[in-house]
Amino acid sequence: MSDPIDDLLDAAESGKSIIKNRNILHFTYMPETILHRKSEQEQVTQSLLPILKKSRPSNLLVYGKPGTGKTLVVKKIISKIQERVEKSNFPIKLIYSNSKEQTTLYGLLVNLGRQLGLNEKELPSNGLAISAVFERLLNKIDEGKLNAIFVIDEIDYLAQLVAKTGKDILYQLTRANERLTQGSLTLVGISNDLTFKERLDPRVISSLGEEEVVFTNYNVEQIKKILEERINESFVGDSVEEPALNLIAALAGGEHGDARRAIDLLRVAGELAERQQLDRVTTEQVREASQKMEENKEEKSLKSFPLHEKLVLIAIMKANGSTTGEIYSSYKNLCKVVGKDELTQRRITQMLSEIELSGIISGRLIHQGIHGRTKKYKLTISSEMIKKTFKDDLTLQDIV
DNA sequence: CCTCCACAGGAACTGATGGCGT
DNA sequence: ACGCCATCAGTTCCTGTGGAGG
Repeated sequence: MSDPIDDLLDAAESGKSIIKNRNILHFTYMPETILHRKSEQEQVTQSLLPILKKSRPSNLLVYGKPGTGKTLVVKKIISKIQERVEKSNFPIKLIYSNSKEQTTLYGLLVNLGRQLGLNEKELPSNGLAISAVFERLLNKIDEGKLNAIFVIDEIDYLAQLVAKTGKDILYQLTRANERLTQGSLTLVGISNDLTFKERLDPRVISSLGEEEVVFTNYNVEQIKKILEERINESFVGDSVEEPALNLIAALAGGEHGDARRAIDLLRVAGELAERQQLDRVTTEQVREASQKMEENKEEKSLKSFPLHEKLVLIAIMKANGSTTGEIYSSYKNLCKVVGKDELTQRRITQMLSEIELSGIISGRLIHQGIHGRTKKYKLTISSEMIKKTFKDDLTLQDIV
């Protein structure tokens, strides 16, 4: 009797492969020839040029929609410059952080600090005052005579956090050099939102926006070109059909030219074709890939919800297209069944808006005259998906 | 034309957690 | 030991509102 796992492994090993080089099918892989960002690259390089002359460059702001390669270009150029100045006495340190991945201002600062080489002991991950954390960062830079370049991705999120807490960390970051005697700090902000600058403190704008580079969107033609180059490099000749290529470009490039999504789609479609032992990728696999990626995303976010949000989701599922009030009483019942204390309606309204943000449900405000104002929610995913995902959750399996 | 429903959603607060400086 | 700062999940209290039905 053969082991099914072994069978799979055998098949994968002996089966024909239409993908030559998988690395090229990742967005993060950007070979010289494949990058279509000549003028943007030049602009970024020029802004950072002073480093080669051992002086601090101006702060830089980079704009562009998702999947335009902003982050990649910035990182690539900085590390190139880093190589050049390695041996000189002006070593630079690249610090990258994505504000979106950090929920709090504190978290972001700690993240930056960790990359500067501050350990848990020198910089605990909670308990400190913001100003104390900031102080430690600057000290580290000064003591180490570091020339740090902070690359802050999705800096609009940081701006939001700053606005919420009333701290002017952005201002302090842009002016940090006035407090540094031996090191220096350069700020490179990356933002998806071209209008975000208008919401900033004018003092921050003047120092942060010293230089600006805008990454334009890719159009469908350019996306196709990028895909073609990747296909040439990574697939066995002629294994992606023309219509399939067009479909990928249309699916991913349609709205605002997201090259990342296009390349992901190409990779997943290629892998699917290979798994099905096909020698060509057709539109069929592209559609499948697109659907699979969608489902993966849904399942992942469903699993990551805390218990009460899951209960709320089940409540919505039980009565699809219902008002907040109905959802709430349905939720209260579920709480009784699983033996958990119920939360207030206010909290549930808030959860509903949070879930709505994640795209799992959609809500519509309706006014029913004398019957008041409410919001009707419905699932944007299939209820099977929810049942499937929650089935292995011990507390929930009885009620789904 | 006014009333009044059934919530939306803002603001301020609480209590727990964890670590600082004094 | 004690007050202070930041964060998180949740609560309390609140003001606001489009339009059916009188």
